[in-house]
Amino acid sequence: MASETKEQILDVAERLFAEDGVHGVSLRTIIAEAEVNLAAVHYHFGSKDALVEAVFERRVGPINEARLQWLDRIEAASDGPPPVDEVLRALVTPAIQLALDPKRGHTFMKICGRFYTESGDYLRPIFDRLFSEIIKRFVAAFQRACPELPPAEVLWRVHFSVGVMVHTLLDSERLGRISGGTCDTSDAEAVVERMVQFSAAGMRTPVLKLRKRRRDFVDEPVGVEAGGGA
Amino acid sequence: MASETKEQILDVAERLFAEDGVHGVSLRTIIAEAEVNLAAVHYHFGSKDALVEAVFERRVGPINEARLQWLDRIEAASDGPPPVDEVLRALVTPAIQLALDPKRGHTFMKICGRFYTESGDYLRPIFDRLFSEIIKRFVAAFQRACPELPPAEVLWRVHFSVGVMVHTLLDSERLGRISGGTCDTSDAEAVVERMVQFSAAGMRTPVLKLRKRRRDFVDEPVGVEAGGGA
DNA sequence: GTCTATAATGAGATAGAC
DNA sequence: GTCTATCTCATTATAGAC
Repeated sequence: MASETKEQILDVAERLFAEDGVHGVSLRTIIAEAEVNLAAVHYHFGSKDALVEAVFERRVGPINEARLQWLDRIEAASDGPPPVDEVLRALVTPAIQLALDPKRGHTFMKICGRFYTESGDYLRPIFDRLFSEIIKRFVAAFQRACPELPPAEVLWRVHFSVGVMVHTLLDSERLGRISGGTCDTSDAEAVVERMVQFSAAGMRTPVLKLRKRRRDFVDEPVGVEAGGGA
Repeated sequence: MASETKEQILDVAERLFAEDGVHGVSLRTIIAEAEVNLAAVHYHFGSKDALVEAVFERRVGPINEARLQWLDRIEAASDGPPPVDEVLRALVTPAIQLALDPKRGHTFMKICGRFYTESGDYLRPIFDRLFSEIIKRFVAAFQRACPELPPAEVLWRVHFSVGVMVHTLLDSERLGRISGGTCDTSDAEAVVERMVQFSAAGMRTPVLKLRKRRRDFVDEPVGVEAGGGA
């Protein structure tokens, strides 16, 4: 089904998109590294947009399927509401899991993060198609896992947890750099556990009343003129 | 110091970069909306890259200054190590604060998030210049605020907290959409408090031993072939 | 400082031979 | 399915008049 060159294009495109973003990579850069012809891209995919979609869908499709299966397993295994850390694992692990494969390295991590952060523009319809089911299912699961929280609060915290995940997918190599190597970003399972413990603690924390409006908050808003110019 | 057209260019460029990313916006789109001449961009900034840098620096400079001042205040106010939630507020609030200004709306939020997530490529040197001081100071503050944690663990959790912040900056409007309006993303102070409470709980949670390697983790890695094709 | 005009390049897409 | 050659268009950047 999948021709040699088609896979080659997908592999190279994925890697380059991960590095520089979708807009930052031209088809010509891709074909040069993939050592295929420019026309082959249009033959196999039709357009650059369709290639982008194919690149994302190749990864996100299986990952989201695995997430749903994992969630099914959790919900089948427990009578009452599932533990929040288990729901988090179902969400996070399939995405991190691929990184265990040393051949693929961190590439797919970054492409997932890119996909998420760049989906504001023309990628949004694709995103909605690929993720609407996931969002619905997991939001419901988190609502059940956190019955003591108001629904809107759960949404906020899921949002934060997704932020933890996306940022880790997208930008862990910066952490490796900053830490001078003391943070091991290559052990995906350990990464998952750290993320899950962090986010689970956030999900479980009781809702605190907002403090009265702080003086220092509105005191002196940051202005354009405050800093050094260009 | 700042001419009319120069400011106009910066304002429009910021808004468009926030929407579609740096690579997704051309100078022509900018000058069309800003109603200025193309040559004006090169006259005032020299190149598109320099414009990008100017756009980011105009916001990030003052924000990072405010962060450092806030951190100074906290550290001066407490004898021992500063409370971790206070350090988080110092990090998060100046970035969210600008969004209180109804005129600027959420634009600057997104530009900050864009800057962070897109800094993998040619923006990295700019990023390093603007953020190295911030990173150093805040990492040290968090280390002091969490003396019971190993230094590497603190770095991981700071990384996660930054993920919460960046994702909230970049993508809160998606939350508004998904929640059907029940999550109010316009009250910046409330947003900050939610973020701080979530991240502070994550920062404070004790380090758990990693569980023995889970069967379901390595059982069946997600493959390329598992999902539907393009 | 601002503008017109244009240079120089690179982009995505396509036609048509093989 | 693959390739060469080319089209068409948009891009950044610059030269030079005002």
